[in-house]
Amino acid sequence: MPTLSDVATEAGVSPTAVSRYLNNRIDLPQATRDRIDAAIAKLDYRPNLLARRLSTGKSEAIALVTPDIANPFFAELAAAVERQAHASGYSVYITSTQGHSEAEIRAIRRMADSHVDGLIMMTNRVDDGTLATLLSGRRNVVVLDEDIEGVALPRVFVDNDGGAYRATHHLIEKGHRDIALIGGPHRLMSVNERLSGYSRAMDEAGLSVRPGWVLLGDYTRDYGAAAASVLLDATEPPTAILACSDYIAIGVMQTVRRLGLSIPNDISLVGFDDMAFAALVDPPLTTIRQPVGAMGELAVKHLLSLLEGTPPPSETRLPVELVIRQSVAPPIAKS
Amino acid sequence: MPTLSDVATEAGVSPTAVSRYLNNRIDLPQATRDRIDAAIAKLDYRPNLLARRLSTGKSEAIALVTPDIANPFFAELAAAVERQAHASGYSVYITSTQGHSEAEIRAIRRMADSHVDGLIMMTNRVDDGTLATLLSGRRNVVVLDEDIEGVALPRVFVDNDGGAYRATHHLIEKGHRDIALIGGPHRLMSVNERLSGYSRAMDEAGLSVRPGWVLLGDYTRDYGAAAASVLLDATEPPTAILACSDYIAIGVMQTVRRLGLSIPNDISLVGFDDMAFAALVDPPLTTIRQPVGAMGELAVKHLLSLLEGTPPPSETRLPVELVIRQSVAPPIAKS
DNA sequence: TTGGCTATGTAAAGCGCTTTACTAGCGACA
DNA sequence: TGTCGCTAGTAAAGCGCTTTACATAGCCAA
Repeated sequence: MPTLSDVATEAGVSPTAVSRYLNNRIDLPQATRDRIDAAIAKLDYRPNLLARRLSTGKSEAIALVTPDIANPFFAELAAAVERQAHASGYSVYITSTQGHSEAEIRAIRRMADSHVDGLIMMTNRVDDGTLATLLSGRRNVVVLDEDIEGVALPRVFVDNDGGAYRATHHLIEKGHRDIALIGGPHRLMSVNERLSGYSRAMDEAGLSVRPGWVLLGDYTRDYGAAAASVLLDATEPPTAILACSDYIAIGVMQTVRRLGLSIPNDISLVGFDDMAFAALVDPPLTTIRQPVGAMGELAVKHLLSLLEGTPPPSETRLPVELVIRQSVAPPIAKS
Repeated sequence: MPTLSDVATEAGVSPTAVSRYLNNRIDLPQATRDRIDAAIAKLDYRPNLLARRLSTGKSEAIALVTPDIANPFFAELAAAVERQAHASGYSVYITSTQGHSEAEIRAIRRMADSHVDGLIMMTNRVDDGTLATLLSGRRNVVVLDEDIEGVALPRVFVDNDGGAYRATHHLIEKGHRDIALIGGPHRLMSVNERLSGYSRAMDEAGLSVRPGWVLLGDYTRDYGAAAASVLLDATEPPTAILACSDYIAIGVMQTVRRLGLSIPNDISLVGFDDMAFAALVDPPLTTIRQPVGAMGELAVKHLLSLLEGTPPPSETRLPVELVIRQSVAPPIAKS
């Protein structure tokens, strides 16, 4: 690999001149510029980014920490982040932690080790304080999608409360009064907020939230299936379920099918996320759409302005949208 | 950030000693070791990887170039690669190219610029020779999933031919004789091979492949929908369709529904890939499962042995599997 | 003729680490 | 007593780049 010095020798100037020329830090006469350009072309020189980074301390790259890249929601988010970052001339390194705390820590460490200029952090766990202490005080991190409590970093979230409110309201409008909620992990911000939106809608309609009808566990298909079993095996099952993620909704569908029931005739179902498959399942799922593209874009924009020293808003809430498909119908009249 | 020298000063030894100690290149008496360890702990020292890389030329990291991280197939592959690489102590940097040639080139350049030790390369395009020349001669690249022609690198593929053969055979067994194929881009390796498996199965059964029943375009839902329209609007439509990807199959389903027909009653359908949603659609899709986990693992293993100087097999074919669900039934008897 | 200014560069240090020599001191052995 | 070999290190160069501070030549004005 040719180095800067090789180019300098070839062009008959000093390495300094070449370096400064390449970084637009010097005005050279046309003749010299031509000689340098020719030398670069001849040797097929490309600067060693490692060396440049070591020297400047900047990397023109950001890291994206995601809990599970195989999850379409995070995968789409990652794609959006890449798009936006590239548009701004930054590279993105994606890391997938599988929700393991040590993997998250390792990723943060790597960033701190000046690999990258900044970090977009996503997690799907309730932090026990480890992440918070590791991240506190950093001026180059943006938190996306799910909160890390107790840390003063710019955050980009969606309107979880409003989404759940709208979903619940939609069910109520259709005539449902017996509405259950299946959510993700207890104490996770998105879960709390979706639960509160649900409760608010119920309250406003004068409906009571039955304790046994709020099931909190995991944002997974398996948990959705299990929770639906509990709900539907009861003597007085709900007529509608608000699933706090499309994964959960899929699990619910499985159970409903297993019990020989049908959606939306026997039970109505609303999801959350609008993952790509939501439109493809049977029946197509009515769900709350998260603006994945905008989330990714905004996270990058905020991170970059953070890096430039202009603090972005400390918290941004993106609106969600109710996408009506075919998993909701009026309840069967009670016998 | 504390440096190696800081640690050395603190411990009362030379930087050399600390460096060699940290890299197990020296035997020190317990007392010295303790002093160094204490200094490291006290200063919360962590080595600057950038500097180490610059110095050693090694990075303990590999890159994964994927066409589209938002595609569940590639996302799962990426997850598998990460898992295996981490198990071997390597970091993974994922880049998503969106099928753009320049993005692929940029990614390769970045790797070549000694960012990472090696590269797992995936593409979804037919290379025009650019990638081939860029990659030729490299001893640290493995090609995964789809071929890049004219370049002598270790390759990890699945048995595309066998998969299509088995899918077609399954349809024939069920009584179908009028079987169409909808495939991805013309000239792409996987497409060629799947087409050949299909043709072979048809031949062996004494069935003819009608030219108008082989539609090659894109591995997308839109193309699947469009191709299905062409097929089903004809006066003599096929009774079964082999879709060369699950995305295509989804498109076919859309069209079938739009025409007021039903799967598998009016038309049978087999997909390819077994993406996560294949089991969730209506009806659950019979498809060919690709061993995504094994593909990712093997690619990493081969890359690492390449890096160690032991050349892996030049080409590995992984077996695929027919997953029978509910999108295939015997054809309706012709009137 | 001198002084100063501009144009056109260059020398050298430094980023934080690794690695290849090399050495001081000590005990043992012939 | 000399020297061999071992222990416990160290000095210094180098990875490829950036950057600060300085240098030289030419030219013009006073």
